[in-house]
Amino acid sequence: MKIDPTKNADYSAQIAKAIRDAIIGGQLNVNDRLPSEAELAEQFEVSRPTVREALKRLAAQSLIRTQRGAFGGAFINQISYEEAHSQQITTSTLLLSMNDDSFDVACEARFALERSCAPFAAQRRTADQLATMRAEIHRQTQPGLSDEGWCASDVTFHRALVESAHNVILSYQLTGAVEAMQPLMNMITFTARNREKIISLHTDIADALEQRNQQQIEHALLALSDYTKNLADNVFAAKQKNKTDIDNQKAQS
Amino acid sequence: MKIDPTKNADYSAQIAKAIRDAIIGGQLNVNDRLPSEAELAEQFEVSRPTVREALKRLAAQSLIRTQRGAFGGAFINQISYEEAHSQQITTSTLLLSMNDDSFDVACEARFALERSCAPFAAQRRTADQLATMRAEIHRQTQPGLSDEGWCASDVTFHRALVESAHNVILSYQLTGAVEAMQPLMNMITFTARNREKIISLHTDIADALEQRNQQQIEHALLALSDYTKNLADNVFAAKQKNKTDIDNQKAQS
DNA sequence: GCTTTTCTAATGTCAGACTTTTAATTGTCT
DNA sequence: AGACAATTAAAAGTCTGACATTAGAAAAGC
Repeated sequence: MKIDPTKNADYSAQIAKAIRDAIIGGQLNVNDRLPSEAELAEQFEVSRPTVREALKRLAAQSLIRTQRGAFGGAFINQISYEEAHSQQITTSTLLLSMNDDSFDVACEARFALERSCAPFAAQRRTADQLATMRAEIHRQTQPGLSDEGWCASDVTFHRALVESAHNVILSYQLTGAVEAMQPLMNMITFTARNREKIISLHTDIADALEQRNQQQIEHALLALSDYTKNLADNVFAAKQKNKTDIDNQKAQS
Repeated sequence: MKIDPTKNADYSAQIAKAIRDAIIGGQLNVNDRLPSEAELAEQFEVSRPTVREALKRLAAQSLIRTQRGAFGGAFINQISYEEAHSQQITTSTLLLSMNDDSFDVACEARFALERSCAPFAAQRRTADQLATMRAEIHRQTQPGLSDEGWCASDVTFHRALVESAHNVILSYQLTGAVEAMQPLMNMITFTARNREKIISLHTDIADALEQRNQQQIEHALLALSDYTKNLADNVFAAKQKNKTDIDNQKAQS
């Protein structure tokens, strides 16, 4: 590492890449200390601000952490699931809000991913997780519950289902789906949805989980997926009609 | 936005967070131009290098892109699936290599996720994707194929399976699983694996896909998962035995 | 032996200058 | 008038050198 062929562009990006590759490639290990900024500047033959920009890039990806003071410096960070989660949620949220994929695609993906938890959830769910889900269902029956409260409860419910698979990697991968897509879906469908219908579907899921019946869980998730898709179709159709009406009015005037 | 309560630490991180929140919150939209570095420095009452560090953090997450020259500046970037993919692969790879989760957990998650593609792959796979998978199976039968070549072929095979679900969001979510976990698994199991056995399991998957039989796809994936887990168990057992032998030798001398 | 002080190496921040890039504008020629 | 060339200005990219702040280590004091 350390060599930096003087390409055309952006030293700080090149330096960041060189260090990133060294981390991924295993030349640098967790908790290793990088040379000080001054030393790096000398090695790469650039100024300290340039090195600092490179280090900030790496810090933004949680690849390094920095510590001030004597014997401080930049250290290779052990990425925790928590950090990875929050990064994934950010990326997923932006990806969904910036790319206008059809709602159907997102919905389909979201429930397909959740379905992948079913076999393990059926085997391993604890009484605690089931209780969480029942509690959230109960909260959802409260008439005074705000839309925000409903959405939060919905997320908690699905999170409990995912967690009941007891597989940290699966939980990590599903975080994007549950925490990013679920609020988006709620935002789109909240005008049209029927809380009772959803509560009944949630109850089906909880019942199936209680009986440790994998197929029934998958079936209930599919039903929830279909209902959500349907809901969205209606919302979009209504929007379309509204738009057409306005266009017609304009044409008349 | 723009207000930055003079907390204790790290202006550049605070500024990056403020801008990031504004993007996620929708105050800033795709292709909007941020004020110039000098203006931002004035607004936040910090120096330009500090602003630059903040912007580099955002650039590292692909939230902004910068352009030099007159009428250049920093623009809100539309995150593409490609960028999101590569970020996810980096994070997943590091997460797996730094956190010593049991192989079983990773393996289970990886195949569970792939299984979630099965229903859509069965419905929507194209002749092209099937042909890709057959071609990779054929490549895998070549006796001269190196371990790296095998691994690459393996990834291509599974990628084709995922793509055949024709759901971009699912593809994105699965990228981490296939591109990060698969090589890791190959690295661990390559000493013990039996290529013929895996080829036969790959053939089962391709056959099931050809017949558009969802259950058979899921069944074949499960078999592959079980075989891989078994393989890993043997490798770890052998390692353990080896270690014990060495310890015994040491004890004798 | 324990606490307190001092030292020091590192990051964090700043100011100001210079270089390079790039698009818009202006000017000139046909 | 239109096409091409020169000029200009705005902005990022980079550098130098300085000062502020922090926190661990070593030394001093009890």
